[in-house]
Amino acid sequence: MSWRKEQRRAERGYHHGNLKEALLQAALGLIAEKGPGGFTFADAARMAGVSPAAPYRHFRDRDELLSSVAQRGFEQFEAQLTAAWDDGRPDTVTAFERLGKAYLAFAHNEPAFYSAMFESGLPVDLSPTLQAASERAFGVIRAAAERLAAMVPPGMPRPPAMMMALHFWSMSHGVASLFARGDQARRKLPMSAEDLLEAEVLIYLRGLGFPTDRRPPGPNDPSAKPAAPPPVPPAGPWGTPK
Amino acid sequence: MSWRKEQRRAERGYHHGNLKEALLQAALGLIAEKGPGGFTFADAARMAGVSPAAPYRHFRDRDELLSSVAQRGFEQFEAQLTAAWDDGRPDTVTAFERLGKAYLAFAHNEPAFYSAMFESGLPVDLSPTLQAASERAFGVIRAAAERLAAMVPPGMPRPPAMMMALHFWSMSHGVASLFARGDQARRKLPMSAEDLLEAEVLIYLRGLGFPTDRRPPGPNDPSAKPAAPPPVPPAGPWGTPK
DNA sequence: TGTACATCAGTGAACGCGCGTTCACTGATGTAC
DNA sequence: TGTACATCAGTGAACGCGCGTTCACTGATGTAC
Repeated sequence: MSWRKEQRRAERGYHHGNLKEALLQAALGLIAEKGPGGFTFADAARMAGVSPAAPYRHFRDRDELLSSVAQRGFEQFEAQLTAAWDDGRPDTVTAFERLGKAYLAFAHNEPAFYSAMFESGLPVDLSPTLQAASERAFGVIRAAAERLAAMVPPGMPRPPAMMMALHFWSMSHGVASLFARGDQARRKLPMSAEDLLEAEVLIYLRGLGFPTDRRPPGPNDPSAKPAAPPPVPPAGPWGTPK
Repeated sequence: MSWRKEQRRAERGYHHGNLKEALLQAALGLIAEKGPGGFTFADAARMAGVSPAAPYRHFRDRDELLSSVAQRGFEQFEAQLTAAWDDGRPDTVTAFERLGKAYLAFAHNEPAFYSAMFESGLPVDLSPTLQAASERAFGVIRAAAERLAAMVPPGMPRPPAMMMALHFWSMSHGVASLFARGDQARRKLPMSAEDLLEAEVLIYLRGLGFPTDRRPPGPNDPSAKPAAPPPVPPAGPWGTPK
């Protein structure tokens, strides 16, 4: 018991050097094990090989640690969404689909981050930096929707990009939370979560007038002449476009 | 302090009479206050005005109580969805929209149930009765999708009803979890969650070939001749219909 | 280059607390005859 | 209708435990001169 601690101490010296980081990692591991409600400050300290009083040098309390985990989660989430979006290459719809897959992949590969971010009960506006991180992640989706909105075939009603972004977010979030999460609470599905979401998004896009039986052609969206004529008159359920 | 307990005891006698029920209610209240991770067995006993050992007569442990709450949640959820669906009256699309609103209303009005059901980390297949309750609730959505699938305009690809049900579920769940929940974790929105979901569902339905600029006419779906011709060729992203 | 000192980051012992769980118990209720 | 008894549902005291938090402390590091 104690010799183990002594040894660890001997290895690293009196000062840990990187305790804040180590505590974040420890918390992440504990959340993965027991859920966001089930990890304790003391536990995190123990996992980092440090006395129970040490964390107080870096975090006011358990909540601040939890919210730091969530914040880092949003940062990584944003990075992965940005990479997946890849500025809309090779074409907007393809990149959009990739964005959805990235959402699911995050929920699957990082269940601890995911639950800290979305299911820990933390109010998003707890801290301004947390909120900002969350908004930057959403910003990636928002920007993608912006591009997509600009491509809505002429003659079709053009819903606000913000609304399209929210629609996409809720679809991805719904599928991820119910069927793609990387923990016990995942529900069984007669198909892959990726396929489910892809079909959902494609039907939705078709509802906006995009031809989606196959992807729009070649590189970078030649402002896509739609293959089929607009199916419905231009007054959408969201009211008249401004 | 103690006189209070004495008094309560005097009122109800030695036997509580309805302790199991009282504990469920207490747990529900505590979950609403502190989240599913934050309620304790002892706390529930205290709120029910009973000694800390009493709950063991009715629940093996904390988890069994939590899962009972979730189960009851699914039962009430099912009842409310069933009522909202109202067997597809006055027409399928209208009833479908009402179903979505009921989903959001439940998340908003019953945040404690909602988080016990979806965010407590309980595996759905923890107990067979829990799983069955969850499946009965989903069954309402499934049946509605079944009806909707039968109405897909001729000439349009007909996705499996199961998939449509899952799509609807994930949309509703996404919007509910992010924007309609009745607790602190709800995100702010530039519009109502109801409107957001309604628009989302309508665009989706249009993607399936439904005319949705206004509702299909008349009582009980006269097998709706669509106003507009099928917008896209009949091969959906879900493969060929069987 | 050396020294004194301030600051930083961690220690470890201690505390009060509430939790989950157990135990022998007891009051109330139901039932057989 | 009364009585004896079994069963049920709750008591309350006790336990060991781990948590969050505090405190005076100390070893390591950085810096002014």
